[in-house]
Amino acid sequence: MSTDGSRRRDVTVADVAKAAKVSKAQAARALGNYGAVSDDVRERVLAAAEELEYRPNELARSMNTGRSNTIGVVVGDIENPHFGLAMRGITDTAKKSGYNVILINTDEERAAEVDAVRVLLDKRVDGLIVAPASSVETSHLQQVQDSGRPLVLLDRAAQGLDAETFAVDMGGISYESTKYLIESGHQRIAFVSTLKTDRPYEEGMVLDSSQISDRLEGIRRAFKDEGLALPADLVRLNAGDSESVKAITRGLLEGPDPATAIIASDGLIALGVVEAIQEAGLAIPADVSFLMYDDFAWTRLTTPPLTVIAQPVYDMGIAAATALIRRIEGRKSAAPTPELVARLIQRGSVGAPQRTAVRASS
Amino acid sequence: MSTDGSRRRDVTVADVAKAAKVSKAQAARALGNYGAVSDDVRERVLAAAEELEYRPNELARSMNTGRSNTIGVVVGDIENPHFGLAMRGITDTAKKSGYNVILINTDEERAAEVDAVRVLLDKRVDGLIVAPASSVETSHLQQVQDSGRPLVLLDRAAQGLDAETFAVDMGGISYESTKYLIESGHQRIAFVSTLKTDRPYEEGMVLDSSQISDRLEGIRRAFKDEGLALPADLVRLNAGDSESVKAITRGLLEGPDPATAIIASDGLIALGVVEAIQEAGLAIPADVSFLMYDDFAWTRLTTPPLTVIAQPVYDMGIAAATALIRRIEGRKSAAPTPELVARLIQRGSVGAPQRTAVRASS
DNA sequence: TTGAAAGCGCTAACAA
DNA sequence: TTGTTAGCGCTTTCAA
Repeated sequence: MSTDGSRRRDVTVADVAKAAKVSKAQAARALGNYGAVSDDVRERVLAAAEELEYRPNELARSMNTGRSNTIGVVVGDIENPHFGLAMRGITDTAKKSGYNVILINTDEERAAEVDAVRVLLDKRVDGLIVAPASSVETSHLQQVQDSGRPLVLLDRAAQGLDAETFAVDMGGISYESTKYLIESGHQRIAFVSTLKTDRPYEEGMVLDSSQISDRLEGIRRAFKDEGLALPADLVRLNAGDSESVKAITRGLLEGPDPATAIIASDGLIALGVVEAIQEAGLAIPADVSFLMYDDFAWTRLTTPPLTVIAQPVYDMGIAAATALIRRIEGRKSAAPTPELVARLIQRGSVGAPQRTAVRASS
Repeated sequence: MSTDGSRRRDVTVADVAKAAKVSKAQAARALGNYGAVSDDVRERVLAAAEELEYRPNELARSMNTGRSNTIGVVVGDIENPHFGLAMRGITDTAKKSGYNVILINTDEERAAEVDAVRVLLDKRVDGLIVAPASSVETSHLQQVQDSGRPLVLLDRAAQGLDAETFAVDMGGISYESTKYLIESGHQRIAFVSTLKTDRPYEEGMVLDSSQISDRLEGIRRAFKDEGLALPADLVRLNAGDSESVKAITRGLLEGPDPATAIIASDGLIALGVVEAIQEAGLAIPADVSFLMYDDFAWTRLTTPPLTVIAQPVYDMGIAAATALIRRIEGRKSAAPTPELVARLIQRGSVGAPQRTAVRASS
């Protein structure tokens, strides 16, 4: 009934207590649903609360319980549907257990991530889920662990941290899919990723991302099985916006010994690569084969539909949130962590190369 | 240096004050950067804080400042790249002004939205951005206004609320694009949307979503300009998952007087519609024309590339967050709100219908 | 510029 | 089952 526009002082337990003619403590107990309260008191308090439109101040509550019922999530790019889906898994799970989610986007910048983690800790979140921008520089994550607050990793691993990590086995699926490409007759297989490095890729280079390291390792193993070496000249990192991806793709397709197959490291890369291929007037898979990570719905719409590596991203989100909440609440692992396996889905974008690949001399 | 794994008691201003040999108040002032503090004291306090690895408790801070530096965002589906992009705009803007974002997903359920809003209010967020699931039932949003906390609407309007709304003029762009379809020779134009209703669409029906109402109104106007009526039998609401969209699409394409053009209300719908068209062995635009809302990158990859209605979603996010923060900080409108206009991008999915549309008799 | 002390709105001993 | 009384960690009077 009190629709007086102005920002009136919030009504507190004290107000409710007075209205219900009970002590503050009793009112708080009835309102907070704890302790012992007689039916009579409970009723009066609840009625008064309703009447006064009382709303608990969760900040105050958190202050003395030490629990905020909030978890922090730090990802590189929420605009990327990959994380969008994972986020959905996280929020769905969190909501079920009564948790809220504070989301921070880092743009894959480590500095932003360090900041994000600090802010969330200061806000006293009950736990953190982070998709680390770097798998190597992890001191800020170490600090989270030191603070005693539960931490769980999503999508990527981090060195020297014994945090639970929810990601698929990239090495395995990468090996499998490269094998498939090789068996289809390819040897000039390119790999394009956004991973930022200070210099072009070369054999044996230490990478900042466990994901990419593992994938390259898988590719390398597949080649090795055939007695071949990974074509390092076709590994292209530092792909940024759409234009740079397209430029890289054009570069891959030109020259005396072009790539006959391209693996796109994520959906954004894929968009640029496919567009560049189309713009170059080349056909998939007749002129060049294509394989990408993440099974987005649109990959079935192109002509031909694209062969993809499906990752259970939504499930990863669920698993990460479930594990985190379990740790927060101090429960033991109930169900064993579900397997998070990636699958190669063969559609139409991989075929035999037109001309047999020439063994590169260098 | 204190890397003792266990969750040690947090260090507080009191601890820092003691270490720096000053009063709690002075320590707090130095740490919180307010009030008057001598250089000497500031130095000692900061040094002590560093030494003890002091971190402020933002909850406590928020408690007595009444500001949490947090804004709440309520959307229907974060998995949808439409909202993913808007979210990006919001978080980017929030971060610049020192705000964090609590995200709640409602799955487009009003009950969940009511809940979400309440939770955020209880958590004492400084302001709210919501994309209302319903443009009609808005009492919970009215309550936000009553509470005095700033509220801004995203993507959709809400009746009887004088909250600033950041959305494109759907009526205009819908009119324009329908006009384009009609001029291309279409009269059997279908419209497919997820909007949930309790019965099939019929002329004059009151819809829960301002977006959809406005779009249908635009379509209706375009038809009226030609002295024609909107083909109400081709307006299909309640499209849910991919399968239901495909079933609806098949229905649209069958029968004696099938649709010759289909407008997909969002990206998810579009995926199902296009897939169903392809599965039916029909060609776009030879057999059926296609138009969709949102210019996702993948729409350029299909054959033919799809004609779309581009919405400045990222900018909408920025504008909403900017306006909200302005209101929170009580500043006057600095720059006038930028225009948020949608554009029709003609690509290859609209053409002339094969056979002239027969005027439907019923 | 400083410090003592009083809150913010709640929960949590402790007695009664 | 109730009420009283301390806090939680910070900000904010108010005097000094």
